[in-house]
Amino acid sequence: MNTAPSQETTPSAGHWRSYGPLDLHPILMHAMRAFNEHGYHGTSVRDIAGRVGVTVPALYYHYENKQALLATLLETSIKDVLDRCRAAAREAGDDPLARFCGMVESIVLYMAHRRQLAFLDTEIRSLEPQNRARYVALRDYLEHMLLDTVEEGRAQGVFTTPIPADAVRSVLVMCQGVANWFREDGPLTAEEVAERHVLLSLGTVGHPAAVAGDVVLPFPRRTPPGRGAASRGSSG
Amino acid sequence: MNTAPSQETTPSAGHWRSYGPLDLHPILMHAMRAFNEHGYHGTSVRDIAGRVGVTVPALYYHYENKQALLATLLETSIKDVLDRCRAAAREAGDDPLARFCGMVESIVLYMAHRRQLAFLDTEIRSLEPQNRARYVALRDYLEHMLLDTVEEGRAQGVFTTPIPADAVRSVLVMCQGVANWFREDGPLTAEEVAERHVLLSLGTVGHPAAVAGDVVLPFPRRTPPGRGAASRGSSG
DNA sequence: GGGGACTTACTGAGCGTTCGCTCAACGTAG
DNA sequence: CTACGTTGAGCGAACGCTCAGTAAGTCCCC
Repeated sequence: MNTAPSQETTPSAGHWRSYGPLDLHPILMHAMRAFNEHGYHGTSVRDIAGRVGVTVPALYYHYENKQALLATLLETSIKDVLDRCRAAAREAGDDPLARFCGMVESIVLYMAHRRQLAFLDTEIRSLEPQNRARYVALRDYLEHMLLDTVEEGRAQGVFTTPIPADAVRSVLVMCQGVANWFREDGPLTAEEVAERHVLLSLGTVGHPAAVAGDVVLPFPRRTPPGRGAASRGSSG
Repeated sequence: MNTAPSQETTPSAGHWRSYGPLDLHPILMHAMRAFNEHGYHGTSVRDIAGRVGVTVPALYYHYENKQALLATLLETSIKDVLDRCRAAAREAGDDPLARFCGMVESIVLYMAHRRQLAFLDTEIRSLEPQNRARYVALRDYLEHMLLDTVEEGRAQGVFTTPIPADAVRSVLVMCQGVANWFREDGPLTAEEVAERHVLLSLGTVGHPAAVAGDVVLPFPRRTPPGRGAASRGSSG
């Protein structure tokens, strides 16, 4: 019944760091904004239609119902972050430290660059059971990917946390948290936030160099490490 | 118009670790549960009234409107966690490490023991501006308390993180996250979760002993540190 | 290349239901 | 007799969703 929703251009080999403008079907775009402002139940179908500039039935022509809008948005989002995280892990190769850093960086970059999509994570409660199950399965898969990496690093002695599962959950929670407070016009760029969260995450999983204060990120940086906001530009 | 909402028994000197059964006005109790299940906008006044076992006007006799229910719940919650955190900090004295550990422990204990109240934090968006402003101010105050402690610890060389503000935000996010996944009948007690999060938080702020793997918590523990679930009992 | 068949994208009107909230009236305890 | 706590009935508005209908485009057959 529905036309296929326009998909995020999937990041192929090595492009998990690059973000263009968000390309969503106008209906999804405005639904996302409305859900962000008022939540799923706080948003009326009429409101979304009004934002798009069409009538209510036009929405129902493209999407089965209000629930399908949320489900499509959330699934698009989790699949994108999962693809990017997998790409980052692949690029990092076998070294658990590099892989951990790459995965955390990719997740935080997503949370910052796709804040409005990532923020919808708070609306899983409003998903009908089967939609929620599919979403949660994908999120669990991401968690397992990261946990495998941390446990491998622990076996190699590069991470010292005695509670890797708790550490990974905490790391993911604090990455997801970025979507709650990050602002494009804030003092830090997405890339700076990602770099900082790599450092914080390393501390959480117990990587000695992170605590010694002289960690060297084992992957190329986009910008020099100067922590100020001097390098900010509205064009980038 | 309203009767005073029944307040949580405030934890006076040294009792910030003790939690009795949650004592709330029945209307608030059922509103809390409904908001947890369906969110603020997803919950109808009729649903709350039905759970309480009264009619709709009876609700409006006790509380001005639906918004007042949420605002009261959230304010009760943040004030309780703030009181307990302050008590923990006071009890810990001047040592930044002990104070940090106590504050994190108190916050996590709250998130676990008062999960349903703490979970409502996701509903701040549904607060009217002035209610939200009051809530956010209290939350910011908590963050500043923790940040002051971390910065003092940094000055003394006990915490090594170069980004204390980011570290504190991350710590609070991961503490708050406990309310999202903790279950009373899960594998860990609230006390065990708190202990683990103290350890994780120490890593996040860069406390060397936490990463070396031989941290000693500078405050008395309730239970032996055995990490298994052997000591669990459904009675408490 | 003209014309019927079909598809796409959309509209105005309105269905039945539920929403937050209110009012006048009532029993009961002190 | 009064104040408290509650009730049945119901207000106007908004809710998600659906219907029949239509303009415009695409397709293929002859």
